[in-house]
Amino acid sequence: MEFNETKNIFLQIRDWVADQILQGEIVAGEKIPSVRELAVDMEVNRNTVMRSYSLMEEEGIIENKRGIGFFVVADAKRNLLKMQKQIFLQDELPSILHQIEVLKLNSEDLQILIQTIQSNDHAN
Amino acid sequence: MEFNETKNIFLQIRDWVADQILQGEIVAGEKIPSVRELAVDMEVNRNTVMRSYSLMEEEGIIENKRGIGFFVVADAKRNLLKMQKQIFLQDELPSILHQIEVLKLNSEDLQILIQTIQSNDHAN
DNA sequence: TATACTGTCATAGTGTATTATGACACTAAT
DNA sequence: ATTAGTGTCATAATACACTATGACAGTATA
Repeated sequence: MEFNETKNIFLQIRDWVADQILQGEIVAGEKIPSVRELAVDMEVNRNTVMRSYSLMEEEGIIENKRGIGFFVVADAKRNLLKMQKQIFLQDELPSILHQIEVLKLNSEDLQILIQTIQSNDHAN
Repeated sequence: MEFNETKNIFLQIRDWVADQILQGEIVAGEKIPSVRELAVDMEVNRNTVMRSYSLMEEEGIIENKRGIGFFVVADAKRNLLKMQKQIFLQDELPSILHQIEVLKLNSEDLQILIQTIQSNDHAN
């Protein structure tokens, strides 16, 4: 996997798994890749994946079954949506707004952004 | 100063100075705070500020006068605008779009964002 | 029972951001 | 000439993310 240099790897792995859940590619109750398997896939150390999974376990989106592996919690998707939404609106959005103001980005520059938002208006 | 835990301090200091220039609070030709002074102000080590300034010197937005200090380059603002715009549109926007899609954020959730963009349409 | 999976823990090593200090050369002002 | 302010370089220490391995207990399956 291609990792961003500015963000910790174990956080990016968490984000990747969270994305899989939000996009419905991993369903509630389903088993996620084993620590060792994902480590090989992502060319990363076991301990790093372990750290991501431990974090997600604390967040209550996956749970462990001894000797078997990690599984997606029942309402993981709903909880994730709520968590991520709040993080985005409270922590990330202010910085985005600030940049748009300072760089004087207009509707033309951000055409795609506006389109993306509007396409969510008509999607239930 | 309050630093974000997820981003390197020397990069946040660079961003802060760049912001001052973009907002016109530091003008071309003007002297910026000395390495030692800013270090005390921000409660950070000299070397960390030095690293930020070295980076900005490489980026061509400030220049050094021996024994005196660092000064804002003539067309620093124009260059910064171009640089930051490109970074935002190419590196940050894709991730923002992805989150909006996954979290299904609509015009209501992002009301402030749309207003901010539109207020830039009428500003020359 | 043996084998091959699971997660987990412990230990050690590497790289890098940050801090803490000291020393030096250059410039401006008294 | 002295003093105080600039940047700059070198060194050492700390903290932490990541890697590399080995070992162990629980589980499933042949």
